[in-house]
Amino acid sequence: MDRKQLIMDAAAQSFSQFGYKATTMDQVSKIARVGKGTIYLYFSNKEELLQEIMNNVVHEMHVVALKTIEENQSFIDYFHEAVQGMLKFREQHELIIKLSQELKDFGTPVVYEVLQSLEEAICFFIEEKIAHAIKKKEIKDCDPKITAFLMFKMYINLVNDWKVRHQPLPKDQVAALINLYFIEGLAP
Amino acid sequence: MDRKQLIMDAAAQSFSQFGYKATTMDQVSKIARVGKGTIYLYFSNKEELLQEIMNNVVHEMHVVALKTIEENQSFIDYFHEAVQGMLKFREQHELIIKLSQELKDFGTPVVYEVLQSLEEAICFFIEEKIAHAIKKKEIKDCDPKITAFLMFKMYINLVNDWKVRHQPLPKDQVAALINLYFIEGLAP
DNA sequence: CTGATGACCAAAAAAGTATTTTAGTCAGTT
DNA sequence: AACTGACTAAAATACTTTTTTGGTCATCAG
Repeated sequence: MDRKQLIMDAAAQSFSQFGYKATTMDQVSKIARVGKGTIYLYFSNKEELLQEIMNNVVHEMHVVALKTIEENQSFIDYFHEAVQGMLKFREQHELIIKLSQELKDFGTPVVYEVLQSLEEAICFFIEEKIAHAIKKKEIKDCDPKITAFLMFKMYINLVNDWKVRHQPLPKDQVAALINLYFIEGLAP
Repeated sequence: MDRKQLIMDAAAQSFSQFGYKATTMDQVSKIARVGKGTIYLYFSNKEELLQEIMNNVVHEMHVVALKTIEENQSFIDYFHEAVQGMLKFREQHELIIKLSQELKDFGTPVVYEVLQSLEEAICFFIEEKIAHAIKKKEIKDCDPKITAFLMFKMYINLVNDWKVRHQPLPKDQVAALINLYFIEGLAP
């Protein structure tokens, strides 16, 4: 049995349920049925434990996104599907929801860093796809980094920020809106 | 001398310099050279004092934006100029910067409410202009409320959020980007 | 009489202190 | 050699005391 993975699973479960700062190393060791010292054989500290879990999350997202690519030739179709996939993934991942909540409530610096680098990883992935789409002339020439950043942010705006003051938007409408504003543009 | 305005000016100065919660009513009365009780002849409490100041801010923004409209016929030109104006205005207004900082640092509920309603006021104004542009067929048919919301958010994303991890974007580039993504679209 | 005031007060915030919890270590066990 | 959990310093939390502050109102100046 891979003890490192065992510990990561236990920690991920506790982080998801209670958040980062409310999870103690004792609790993780209890859940993993492992001595507390054992954790420190694989992770140098609590922060690194969370970071490695998040690396896994990024990796899984990458896999989901890549699978979507294979099924769609054009960038626009792909983009549509990929973000739907990411939204679904995000919903499933209680961990990310919990961490976002904790960042808002307590501003835990470690959580800030970790979510920031998740965002960066997602943006970087989108960036590559955009650069590719530009080369293939599927979309206009534009700065891939800024474009990726704005696409990501627009999703967050529609999915998270809009519902602060309005009815949440259904997923397919979100995708339709992104397409309208980003791809087609408002020029008549 | 208008005592109400005197108090509002004093309060605005202190809020800008120290933020909402670090400003005491004693301090406001000192700056306004007025007895503390006098403040309560015009404002029922500290929160209302801030709210009325913010109402002024919204009103001034409105004036700036309306002046821009007169000078530009088409929505697209207008939009360009109007947001440039708003960015400039926002920069000048130390108050808004300070309040945003305070919201991030302490999450003061009053400040949250006040900034939220500033955002709403701006969005509502943009919404009217968009509805008008749609009627005139200057832009495609779209939901004016969502469109206004996204335009506003995109500006915030470009001006505030981008610089968290990258070089700040110059104002004219921000305007050019909004135009590229929002009006023209990425479709080739 | 009226608009203005600042001493006053309850309530909240801050500072200070005691107590508990916890991240990380390491001597000892298996 | 891999693992453990009692141990500790440091941090978080709970509790107490002190200070500050939003808001009131009896009094005052004009």
